Amino acid sequence: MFDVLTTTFGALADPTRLAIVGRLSRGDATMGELAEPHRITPPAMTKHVGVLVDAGLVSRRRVGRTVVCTLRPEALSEMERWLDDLTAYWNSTVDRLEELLRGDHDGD
Amino acid sequence: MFDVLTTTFGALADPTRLAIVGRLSRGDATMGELAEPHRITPPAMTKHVGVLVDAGLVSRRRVGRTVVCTLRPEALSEMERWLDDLTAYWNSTVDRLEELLRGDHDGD
DNA sequence: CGAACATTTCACCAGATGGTGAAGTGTTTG
DNA sequence: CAAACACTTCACCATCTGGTGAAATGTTCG
Repeated sequence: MFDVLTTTFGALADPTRLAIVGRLSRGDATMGELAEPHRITPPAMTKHVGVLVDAGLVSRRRVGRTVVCTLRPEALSEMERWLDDLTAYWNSTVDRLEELLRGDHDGD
Repeated sequence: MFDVLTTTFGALADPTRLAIVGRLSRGDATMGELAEPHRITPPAMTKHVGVLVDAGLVSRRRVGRTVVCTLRPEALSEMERWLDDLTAYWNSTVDRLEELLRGDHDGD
């Protein structure tokens, strides 16, 4: 039921991958460029980007002998919708509570 | 640097915990009430809620012989800010691209 | 073609995570 | 006080995860 959502959250639950997404939001980058700011070996970077690709957050394409990564922020829409639903419910509850307090408050 | 963010994402990267948060957004609940819809033992539920508490998403308090959990959606604000920043950058990039295409397109 | 380069695949390891049953803690209640 | 209840803590296990070095793959270039 929450499958796609947990995959997205899982993909973002790592500082290296969060940094990758941040970097890609400023423009495409090759594996090498993505790895450069992190003390990490090529295989580790391949794995991290693989997780992001599996989550639908990033796409990869070969360009010459490099591999260029692109952000696909559409994959975040499910997450945004979930957040909106959650906070919507929350806000309506807060409103209801305030109403209640106006009508019947007995200090703290 | 992304410490709080990765903790939040990590806490939400599990279907059981996502369901707990969903349930709590509709109102407080005891451990037993939270466990009821999931085929899960009490110790497992204690662990899951512990993860959410550590991430600041939930607070726990003893009430009689039960433990009542409350959602603390303020803990999601960092995440919302990150999402907004990301999509803001993305949207501005899309705008710039569209401008570029208007001025200098050479088909595909 | 062969060397250099960019990345991936493979085999492996240490530690985190999600789960369990059994025993312990704190709280009503007969 | 003892039994029942609602959880938590503990010890443990299987699996997942992030990391590595070594070897393989695909691509450009002399």
